[in-house]
This record gives sequence, C-alpha cells and structure tokens, in this order.
Amino acid sequence: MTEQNLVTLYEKTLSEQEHLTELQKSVLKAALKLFSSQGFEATSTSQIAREAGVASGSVYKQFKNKKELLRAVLAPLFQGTLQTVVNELADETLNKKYPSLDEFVQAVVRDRFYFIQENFPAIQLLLSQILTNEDFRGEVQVFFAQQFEHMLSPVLSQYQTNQEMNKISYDNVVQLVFGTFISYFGKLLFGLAGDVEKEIEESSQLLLLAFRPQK
Amino acid sequence: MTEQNLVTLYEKTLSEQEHLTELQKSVLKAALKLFSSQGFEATSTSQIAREAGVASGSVYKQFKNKKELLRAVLAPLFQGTLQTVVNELADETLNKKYPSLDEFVQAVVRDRFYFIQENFPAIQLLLSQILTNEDFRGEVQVFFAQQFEHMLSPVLSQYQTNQEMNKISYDNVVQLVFGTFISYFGKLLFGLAGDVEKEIEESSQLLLLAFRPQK
Amino acid sequence: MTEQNLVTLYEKTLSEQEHLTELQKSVLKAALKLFSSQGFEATSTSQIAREAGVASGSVYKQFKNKKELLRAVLAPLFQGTLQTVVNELADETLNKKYPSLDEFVQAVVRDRFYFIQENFPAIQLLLSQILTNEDFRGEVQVFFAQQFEHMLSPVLSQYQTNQEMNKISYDNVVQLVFGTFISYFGKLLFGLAGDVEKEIEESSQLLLLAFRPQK
Amino acid sequence: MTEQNLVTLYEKTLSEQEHLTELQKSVLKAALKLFSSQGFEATSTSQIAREAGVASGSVYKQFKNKKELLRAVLAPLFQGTLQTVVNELADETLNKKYPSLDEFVQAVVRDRFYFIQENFPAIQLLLSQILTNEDFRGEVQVFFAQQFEHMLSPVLSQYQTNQEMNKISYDNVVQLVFGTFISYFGKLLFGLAGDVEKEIEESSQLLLLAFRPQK
DNA sequence: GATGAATGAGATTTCATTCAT
DNA sequence: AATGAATGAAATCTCATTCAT
Repeated sequence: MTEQNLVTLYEKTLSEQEHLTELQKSVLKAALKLFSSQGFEATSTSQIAREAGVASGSVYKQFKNKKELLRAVLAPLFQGTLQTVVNELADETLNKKYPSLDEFVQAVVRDRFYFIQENFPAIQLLLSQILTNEDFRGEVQVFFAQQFEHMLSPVLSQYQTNQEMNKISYDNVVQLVFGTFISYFGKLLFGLAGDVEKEIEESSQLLLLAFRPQK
Repeated sequence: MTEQNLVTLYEKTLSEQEHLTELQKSVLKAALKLFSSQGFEATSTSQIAREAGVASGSVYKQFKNKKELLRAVLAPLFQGTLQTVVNELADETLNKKYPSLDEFVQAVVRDRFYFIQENFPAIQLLLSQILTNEDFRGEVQVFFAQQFEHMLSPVLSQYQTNQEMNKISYDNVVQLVFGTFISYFGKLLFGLAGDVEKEIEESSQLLLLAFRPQK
Repeated sequence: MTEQNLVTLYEKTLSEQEHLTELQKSVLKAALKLFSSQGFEATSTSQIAREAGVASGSVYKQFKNKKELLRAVLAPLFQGTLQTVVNELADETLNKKYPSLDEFVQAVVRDRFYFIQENFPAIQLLLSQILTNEDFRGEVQVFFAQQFEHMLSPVLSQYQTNQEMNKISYDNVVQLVFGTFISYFGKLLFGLAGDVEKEIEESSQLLLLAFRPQK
Repeated sequence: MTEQNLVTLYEKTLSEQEHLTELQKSVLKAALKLFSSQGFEATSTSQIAREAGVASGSVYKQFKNKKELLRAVLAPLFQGTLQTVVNELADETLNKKYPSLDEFVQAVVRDRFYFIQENFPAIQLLLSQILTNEDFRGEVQVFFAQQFEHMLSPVLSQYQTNQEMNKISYDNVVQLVFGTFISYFGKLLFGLAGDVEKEIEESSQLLLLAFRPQK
C-alpha cells in the first residue's frame, strides 16, 4: 500500500532533495509541524530551531529570512509531496477500472477522505495560508491549474458516454467534489464528523444524486 | 431592500450598543478592517490606533489587551451582525412562498452568493480565525448550533411532502449547501468566479440535481 | 486622652487647613494611604483618584503633578500632624513630673512605642521617603533640627543635676533613644516584636543601663 | 587586609559564579549600581542596559523580566557577598582575643562603622527594599536568622562569666548594637556624622555604659 | 559550517497629564 | 469646579536577524 501521510511523504520528498543538508531538512520538518499547529506568525524562529534541535542561527544559514523559510516549507509540498499525492491518486484511483460510476465515486471519496483525515494539520496550514498569503495563493493556483483536468476529464467523458452519468461540465464536477471534501474537513475541524466509512457512504450518495442521469 | 453588507451591518450593530463609546466603536471598526485584510497577528495595535484616528493608548483604555480587542471585535459579529444576517435570511428568503423548489433554491443561492460577494473580507477573517483560533471555533459552533435547523427543516419537509424534493436528511442538505457556498467563496478568492448571475444559475442547477426526486 | 493615630491626626490637620477643599483633602488622605503601603513610584494617580472617590483629572486640578502631590501629602505631616505629635509628647510626657528617671524613661518609651505601633504605615512611608528622596530628607532635617533639643535638654539637665542620670551629651541620648525606636520599628516590620508592654519594659531597662550613673 | 567594599566584594562574588556569563555579570553590576542610587521602580531596564554597555534586549535574554532581575541582583548579595562579610566579621573581629570588653566593643564598632561608610549606597538599597518589598524582607530574615547567634553568644558568655559584662540577653545586645549601627547610618544619611574615629569612640562608650556591670 | 549570545527595531502596554464637556 | 475620556511619551518585553567564535 502506498504512503498517504503528508508529513511522511514530505520527509521522503525532502530526503530526495540532494541540495538540502540534513540540518535544512530537520528545520523544514520542524517548521511544517509548528506552522501547521500554530500558524506562521505565531511561530517564532527560535521555537523552530529548538524543535529541530539546531542552533537558532543555523536556521538563517539556510534560509534568508522567516518568509523565505515559509516558502521553502511550502515548496516541496507542491514540487514533491503533492505531486506524489496527485500521481498516486491518478494511478490508484482514477486510472483503475471500476464496474460502475457508483463504485468509482465511492473509491475517490474514500481515497480523499482518508487522505484528509491523515493529513489534517498540513491541510489546515495550506488552507490558512491560502486565506492569508496572496503569494502562496498564486503558487497553489499554478500547481493545480489543469493538474486534474487531463486526468479527470477522460474518465468523466467515458461515464457520460456510457450514459451512466449526466452531462455536467468538468468545472461543475470539480465544484461538487471540492465542496464535499471541504465539508468533510470542516466536520473534522468542528469535531462533527461521524465514523469515516459512514461519512464516505453518505457523501458518495450525495454526489451520485447529482451525477446520475435524471430520467 | 435590506442591508447585507457585513461592515455596514457591523457598524449598525455597534451603533445600537449603547455601552460602547464612539471611540470604542471606531477602534472596533478599524480593528475589524485591519484584522480582515492582514490577519490578527500581522496587525499592530498602533496601526489600529492610526486607522481609527485615536491615540495608541486609547486602544488600551477601552480594551484590556490585544486579545480582548479581538474578542470585542468578534463578539458583535455574532451577537449582532450575524444574528441580523440570519434573521434577514429567514424573513426574506426562507419564509417567503416560492412557486417551486427550483425558485426557492435559486432564491437562497442568489441571496447568499451576493452576501458572500459583498462581505468577502469579513468572511475571510472569520474563516481564518476558525482555522487558527480554537476558542473562536467554539464560539462559532455555539452560535450556529441549531441556528438553522428550526428554520430550514419545516421548509424542507414541505417540499419533501409535496414530492418536489427527494428525501435526504437535513444534515445532507446543509452539507451540500455549505459546500456550494464555500466553493463560491473559493472561486472568488482565486479570481475564478464568473458573472455572479451565471454562478448562481449553475450552482442552483447543481443543487437541484441532488434535490430533485430521482424518478 | 489625646489622639495619637497619625492618619486620624492627619485628617484633623487637614480639616483645619481652610485653603484645602474637601476634594483635595480626600485625595491627600488616599495618597497617604497608598504611598504608605505601596511606595510612591508603585502607586498610580488613577489608583489614588479611585481610592479618593474623585475623577482622575481632579487630582491634577489640585496638584500640579504627582511629585507635587507627594510634597502636599508630606507637608501637613510636618506642618501639622507631627507638630501636634511633638507638642503632645512635650505636654503629656516630657513636661510632666516623674518621681524618678526610671519612670520618666519608661513613660517616654511607652508613649513612643504605642505611637510607632499605631502609625506603622505612615512611619514606613516617612522612612522610605527619607531613604530615597533627597528633597524630602532636607525637609525632615529642617523640621526636626533643634525641635527636641529645647524640650529635652532641660529635663535631662535636671536629672543629671540630681545625679539620677550620668553626664552624657544630649546627642548621645538622642542616638540611644532613636536607636531604640528604630529597633522596635524593625521588630514590628519583621514580625519579631513580642507583647508591647514587655518590649517597653525591656527597652526601658536597656536605656536605663546606659543612663544610670555608674558608680 | 581584607576587602570590605560591598560593590567590589559583589563583583568578586559574581566572578566566582561560573554559571553567570560576562554579560549577565555586567548587567547585574549595572543594576545594583542604579537600583542603589535611584531605587528599583525609578530605574528603567534600558538605563541598565546603557550602563552595562549592552543592548536593551540582552537584559531580557538573561533575565525573564525586571522583577527577576531584581531577584538576581539581590541573590548574590546574600548568597555570596553578605556571607563573606559575615565570615570576615567572625574571623577578624569576633574570633580574635581582646584584652578587655572595652577593646572588643570598640573593635566591633570600628569594623562595622567603616563597613557602613564604605558601602553606604548598597546598604541604602537593602534598607529601602526591606521597607517596600515584602518578598525580599522574607529573604533577609531567612539569611540573618541565627546567623549571628552562634558566633556572638559564646563571646558574650565569656565576658559575662568573667564579670566584665553584665547579664543581658543576646537579643538585648543585638538590639543595642543594631540601634547603634542604624543610628550611624542615619547620621551619614543626614550628613550629621562627625569624624568616624570620634563616632566610633562615642558609640563604643555608649554601648559600654549599657554593657558594663553596674556596681 | 554550526553555534548561540548579542542585537536593536518594533510590538505591547502603562500611566502621568491634558482638555473638552 | 469636576469629570473622565483621550493623549502620547516612555516603559517593558519580544523576536527576527547578525556575527564572533
């Protein structure tokens, strides 16, 4: 089974980046952890150094300043970790053959709900950065733009051609699916989520209400 | 037509709070504006004082410390502004008679999409606080708990009894609707939203795909 | 019986000062109380105003600034209260006829020990001001200089002429007596003082060891 | 001859404390100097930093806050400096053999009067802290409790056994001696002290009046 | 390179003092 | 005269950043 935990994946991505020293990597890991749980502004560089087990000055040997450190923390998330995540999603879920639209939808929802559950802090960091950091928002946009379209569109077309799915646009599908995922994240945030399998089942059925051809 | 702009509503709420002085109100307004646009941590109290046109010490005459100021900023949002918003939503949208489910859904979506559009910065503040401030999250939860259920449930039951709507639970309806609103907020955040009327039309149709009875 | 409590005496002195308004007097009383217990620097003017039950601005209507207020607090202590104290000491103790030196010494010690006990906070203020405030030190000096000499000297001379007392200088007597009083104050400060009558008895006997003619 | 200047002794004590950095020591020295001359409340941390020749922030790197700094200033005074002072007093004065009570008393008075004269500002700080700082008062008490009794009592007993001294209690001796020292400090404070040798002679004779057996 | 003590700009906070009402 | 809200200078304290070792 493939790894779906962002932090572990993140560390794997880091270890592959040969231009980063061990020290840099430990700083990045510590920063990811603390930025996630406390927010960027509320985390001090000395706290990061302590968590990373390095001297406070060493943080600045590697990263010009705190903002640059944030960029360096977020960069591998896109250039490595998230890319891996996307690829795995494609390989293991989108590219598989499912006997029916129902099973396909449920597989995608299951895959992502578990992902959200396991990577809750990192997602919290990403979302809060998206809300407050305009530069970062730009990077997210560049990363996701068309990232999925070429993967998802063919699958959708196929179900639509089979008349298993009604003819709604790619954008609309993304909107519904994205709304579903954010809703699940919100439920987790507020402690309102029930058993994950029950949530998967319900959310899948809701999506299918919109996706199934209306006769 | 009633006012739906949060900042204006916020000021109206403030003006009704007789226990607040003019100075307190101007500080609260300035703080709301700056916290919204820059975040809580990134806003200094002297910046707030400057924006409010008062002396830096005056902020502390009125509010014990910066954290208390944040509480004081957010309190009227819930105890006044958001309450007004909820009440207006009830009076003007939920309690009106609509000839059909389609028109009802479209009316609700239109109402909220315009609201989101007009109150974008305040919503951004609320969402980022929800993500990073656990205490605040608790207050939000208390405020919204069952706030809608007693307003929305009867309307849904009615449409479901008429067989204009399929039998999905209140929770599921909320999840779909909440996902729709968040998606629209996200589109605005990323500059991806098209013409608001087109967005309303599309999002309403998507919801209706899920709400309409599947024959 | 005469009043020996400094604060009460202070209030009496104030009430006789017709150039002071009621408001001024209440501020002075409050300031005396707070400066005594907390020290001058550690007491804020708004705290004084609150204690006095007046508006904070009113303090400044009466006294140019905080330092001036301290002067105004201390002035009546010398110009009225302490003068009264000195006069009473003279009238009731020094000028009385005592059958023996022993009884005279014990009467003076008793009188002052009770005075110290009852006016502990005010004395604490005076001492701490003497230590830290050079201007004030000057005023104290002016006040006490020769204040006692003309009262005490005749009495001493008389006992010395009678050969009830050995021939030590006025300065030496003052030094021994002052040392005795400060020691008692110190014992009270550190919670080491025993029953006041026992302390009076012991301290009187110690003084008498030095005063009695050595055969 | 051994060093009896508190500030020099203080610096010596500091230099022996290996857990203190040079910077900490210079801050402590500066703080002692300024607290002594101006009082605790009237001294700002930036003033201390300037006097110590360090950056303002460095004060807080070493000491959590201003109150902690005061504690850190006073701690070596008791744990080192005053202890040294007490030990030297014991070694050089109390434990020496003197031909008579007269010479013993004069030696002790001389020793302490010179000590008071040389360490006037530090003593002023200690006294003003004793008056205004309750916590500090407690520490002083702990330090001095029985510190002297076991050193002084045997010497007194010896003189009393020899019938060179009358039988007054240890407590009474301490009271007389303490009163003598405080009186000399007071004279210095008010600029009333004469030549130190004359003061020593007079004060010794006064004490001896009380100590000598009354025939 | 790594360290962590030292820096100093800037943030939060306090409070003596002023002034419109 | 009395008020107390408002002021702003200065104090305490924090923390991103630098630099000698």
